[in-house]
Amino acid sequence: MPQRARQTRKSTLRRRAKVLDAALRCFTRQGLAATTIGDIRKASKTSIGSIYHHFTNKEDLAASLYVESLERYQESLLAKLERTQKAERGVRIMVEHHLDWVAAHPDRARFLFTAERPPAKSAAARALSQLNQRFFDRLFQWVEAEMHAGAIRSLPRDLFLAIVVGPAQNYARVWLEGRPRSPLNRARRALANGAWAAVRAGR
Amino acid sequence: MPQRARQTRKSTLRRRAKVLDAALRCFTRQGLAATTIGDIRKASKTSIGSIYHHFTNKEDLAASLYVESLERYQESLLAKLERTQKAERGVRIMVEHHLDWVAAHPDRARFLFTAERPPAKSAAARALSQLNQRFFDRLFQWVEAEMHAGAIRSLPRDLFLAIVVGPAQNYARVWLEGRPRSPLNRARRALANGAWAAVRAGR
Amino acid sequence: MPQRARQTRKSTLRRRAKVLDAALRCFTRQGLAATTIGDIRKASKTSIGSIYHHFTNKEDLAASLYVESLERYQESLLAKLERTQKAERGVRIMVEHHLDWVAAHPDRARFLFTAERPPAKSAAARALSQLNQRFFDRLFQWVEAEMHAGAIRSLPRDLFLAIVVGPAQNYARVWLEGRPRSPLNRARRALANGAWAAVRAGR
Amino acid sequence: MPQRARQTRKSTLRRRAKVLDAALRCFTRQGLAATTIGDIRKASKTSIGSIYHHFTNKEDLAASLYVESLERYQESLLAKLERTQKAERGVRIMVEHHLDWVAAHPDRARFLFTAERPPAKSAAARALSQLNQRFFDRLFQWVEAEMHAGAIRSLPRDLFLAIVVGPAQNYARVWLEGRPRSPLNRARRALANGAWAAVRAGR
DNA sequence: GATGAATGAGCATTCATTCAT
DNA sequence: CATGAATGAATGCTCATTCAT
Repeated sequence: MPQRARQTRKSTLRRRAKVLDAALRCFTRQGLAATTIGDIRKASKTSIGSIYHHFTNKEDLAASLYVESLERYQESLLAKLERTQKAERGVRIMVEHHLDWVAAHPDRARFLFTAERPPAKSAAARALSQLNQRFFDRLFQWVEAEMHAGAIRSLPRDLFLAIVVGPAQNYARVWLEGRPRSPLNRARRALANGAWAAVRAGR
Repeated sequence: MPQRARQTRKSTLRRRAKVLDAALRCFTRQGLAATTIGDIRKASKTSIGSIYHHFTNKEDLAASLYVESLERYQESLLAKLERTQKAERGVRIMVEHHLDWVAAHPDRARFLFTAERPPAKSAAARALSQLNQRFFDRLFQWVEAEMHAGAIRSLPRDLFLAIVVGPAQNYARVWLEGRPRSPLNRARRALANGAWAAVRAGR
Repeated sequence: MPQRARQTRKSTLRRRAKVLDAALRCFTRQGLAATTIGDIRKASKTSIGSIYHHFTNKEDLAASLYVESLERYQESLLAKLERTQKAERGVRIMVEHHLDWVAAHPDRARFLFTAERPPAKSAAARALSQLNQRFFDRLFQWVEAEMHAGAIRSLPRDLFLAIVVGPAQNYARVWLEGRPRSPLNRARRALANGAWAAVRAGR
Repeated sequence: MPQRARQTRKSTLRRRAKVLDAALRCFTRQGLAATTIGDIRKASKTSIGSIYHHFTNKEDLAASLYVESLERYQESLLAKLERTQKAERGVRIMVEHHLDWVAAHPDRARFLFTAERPPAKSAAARALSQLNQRFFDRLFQWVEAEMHAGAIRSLPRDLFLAIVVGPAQNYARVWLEGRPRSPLNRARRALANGAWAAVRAGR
């Protein structure tokens, strides 16, 4: 019987994931607001009832997708970053990883860029806030160590992030819209150079 | 007769502008998708019919607001920029003007950041494309002159913009969402410094 | 001044006729219910205000067109019929004229076939009723003379009309819908033959 | 389980039929164009959503009613006709059945007479075309046998139908409009006589 | 857990009609 | 007489959500 329970749990997860995948595809094609539960039902080959069994409502579904996608981005960045000791390498990683991740997961990236943040005070907003909290803590543990060490210019957290990641975000957004862009490799180099020039300590 | 004609045109324009203003207020409060024509009617103190007399549909209304807002941003930047000869001053203007304009017109800025671009191939999309064309032409006439003069690092247009404006956009977006930020003056200085460090012709 | 008055009346009539013509074209293309005042405005190259100056409302416009068209049909039939003395010739004229008139004025015919009769008790309904009254009186003056003379089988008015004109109406309706039909000449002969066989007196 | 499935299907059909019945009542009272979905909802004691669950839109609903009604008329005629061997009896049946069916189902008849045919190329138009095809094939199998046997004058299909059914249609239309008519029995006799006189093989 | 019929509030949009100029 | 901006009631339809099976 545990056997059966495990199987059931597994298939439950599968169904849930199937719905989330289908939702992402729909959001990409038509936008969040324009996607109906009916669309997701078709795309996921499930039933309306089943979708509502796994998510309390459409908002919850979107929020789940948001949180899950953001988590994947954050985890993959931290994994790379925390393997590095050198300041310049770390800064470059932040830029390059942003571009690489967007290029590798354009749908998730578009969704993260586009989706309205879950409304304040919702359960999802709390989950999100907690997620971000942990992410920033770990990220700035690394960054601020380098600042203390004198390798990186001392800056408030928000300004540091704006300077390092802002350009990559700008590039990525436009790229996701399908407008013409410089090739990715050129961008990786130029934006990483810029970021490092902007935040490295000293004259 | 010309008197009358002028008055009529004028009041027509007034009505149109009244609707656009009301729409912006609604979009700010509730978001584009959540704003109904009924909301705009109430806020503009007109009638449904009158709104549809001036705009073919909700999408057209939103697109008009988008194009008009973008134009204001672009014009105000170019006006400042083209008054400057010095490379560093110009780059700093791009950053600072972004922050200042967003701070001065938070509703329009939020709308520009949030609204989905008008769907490709719509009349609005064409107007938009033309607008951007002219803007970039004028902007890069200034920028590329400085690049040729050896004051600014030679970079493709999109990467230059990403590096200079990306950080300000990142800061502004978060600020508009109401999340805590470093004070504006601190940001103006730090982001302008960063931009200049990143694009000035290297030693 | 009479000169001017006459001219004014004339141009008034022209405008009125222009609107009626445009309306007929619209009704043909899109059907009565689907035609809007705006459509008629475009097609007639006038203004909404002008249309409402000449007709009290949409219903009045349609009713005017109905009455006017019906009158043309009736007059043209009576003109031919009253020139004839012979029973068989007259019956054949009723059939043939129906087919010929529909073929010559397909739009008006379609409109007469399709339009809902003006609602009972409206002014238009009274005008219509009077028109029909006169038409039937004149028509059956001729018909009943032949019945009394023993050339045509004695029948109630409605049944006589049904027998003589019903087949032509059936043919015409289908023809107007664009469905395939026997050629007009074949139909003229066959339906006139049938009508005469059906109503001529005696075995 | 089959039990349950059958019940569900059954109640689904019931709901569908309930809506169609209510629609017919509304169309009779107010006309197709003037009937709103809200009217049908009230008359059928269902919900808007349920109506749209069973029919894609108002047009589809009307088309379904049209096709179903036409089918009933056609089936009932063929059932009577194919039981007969004699030419005259068959022709009289066509006339009399038309009058009887209209008298027995005035609402359906009015709807069939009044409704615009489903727009060409719609799914409904195809269903309709197929229905008519089968009907005419069976009908003229009977008719043309009599023509070959020399009992009925040889005529193209459309003209034969116009001659036989046209008068009954004319009578029925006027009767349905509520205008004064000769009594039904008188009409049955007279129109059947006329039809037979018009199509029986000549002396 | 899965299914899909049922619900009805809510919305964009249309359109006849009015009326000031 | 002509014009077209303004009005707002009315309507078809969508869609998230519920719930019986």
